[in-house]
Amino acid sequence: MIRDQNTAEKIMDVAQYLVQTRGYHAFSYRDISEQIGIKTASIHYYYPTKPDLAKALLRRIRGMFEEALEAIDTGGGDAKTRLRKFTEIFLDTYGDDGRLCPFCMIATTQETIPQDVQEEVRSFWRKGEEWVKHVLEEAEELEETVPAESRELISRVMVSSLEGAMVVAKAFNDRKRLEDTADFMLSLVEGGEITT
Amino acid sequence: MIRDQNTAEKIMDVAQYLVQTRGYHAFSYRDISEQIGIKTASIHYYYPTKPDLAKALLRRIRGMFEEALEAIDTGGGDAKTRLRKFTEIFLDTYGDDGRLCPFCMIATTQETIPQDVQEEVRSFWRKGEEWVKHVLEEAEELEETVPAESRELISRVMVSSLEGAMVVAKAFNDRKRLEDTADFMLSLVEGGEITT
DNA sequence: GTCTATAAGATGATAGAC
DNA sequence: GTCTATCATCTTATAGAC
Repeated sequence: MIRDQNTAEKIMDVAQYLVQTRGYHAFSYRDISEQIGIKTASIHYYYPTKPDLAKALLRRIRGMFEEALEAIDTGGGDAKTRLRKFTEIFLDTYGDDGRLCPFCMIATTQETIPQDVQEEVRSFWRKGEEWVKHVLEEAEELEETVPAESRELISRVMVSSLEGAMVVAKAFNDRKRLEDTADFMLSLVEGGEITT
Repeated sequence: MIRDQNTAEKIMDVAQYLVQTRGYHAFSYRDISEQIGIKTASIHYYYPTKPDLAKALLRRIRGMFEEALEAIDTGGGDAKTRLRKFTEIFLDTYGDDGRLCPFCMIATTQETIPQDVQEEVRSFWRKGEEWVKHVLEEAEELEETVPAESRELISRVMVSSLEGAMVVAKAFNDRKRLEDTADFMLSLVEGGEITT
């Protein structure tokens, strides 16, 4: 993890943390400037407007997300293992200090931000859902437990339930709630029987 | 639905809509004042501070929520029917215009608001989870499909997955995503087999 | 109860010097 | 690239008249 190479990335790191813990409208350029020791004008040099900053932020995270998914694919393993690694991305995001999903944070306030930023959110979730669906499709061992008609729905529920679980876990300051939800969703695919 | 009787309620109605569609930090006393034709000072007369307004808002909704649960209990019906009505509370909240859950909205930005407001959020979710768990416990017909050890977990997943589904549905402007998630969660209890 | 007036501070953003 | 200086606006909130 090499970080803080340049100012632009420092800004994004701090902004990302603030988005995840406070939300888009609950942090300011001033908050960022104080934390990294520069003036707000300097932040505007890199990110002229706040939506610019948000968009760059989401793009970066989405890129890291897609890299993580590729790494899972490259790493091999059965569907069970790969899906577990998928849920671990959300657990890692949550971390020890209850960082929520940046896309979820932006989505809750989407009516207040430009279209292109909203599109970043949809792209993220589309990618996650598609990836899960493909894993379900490719896994021969799941043919009986997860019927073809249910795969898209399951992939959607898996993603959105993780998002919801993060928010609730945060409210209760209880990471285990997120872990339990992840385990439950995995159990549906692994051992359970989907009849819908 | 008799509404807008007094100013205090008018304020809460507008504030609730704004919280649900924009988020706590993305609306101001000014927004409210413009929509109902009074000055911001008048709002402060009823709700001295913004957290006061948020707390009153959440208390009211939580009260309505608990009344809705009681109405379901009074109405009778089997577990399947009652749980379906439970999910319909979330669907009704979402409505036609993508209103998110006020508690979810506050939870995402909880680090920026006072403890007593945060507690309102937890109380809401605790109540919902407890209610679902009791329905699962009381339903003899579910004894085999939902083992006792899974009931608490299922009730938690049911609530948090609905919360997450609302956010994602909003991002895609697709109410059906929420409906599908509700159906899926119900199918787990109704016909599926929980093995966790 | 609702208003006017006002305060003190924060906000995103820009111009221009260095 | 980073700074100082400044802007116009918005924000929550209060005091006091009506």
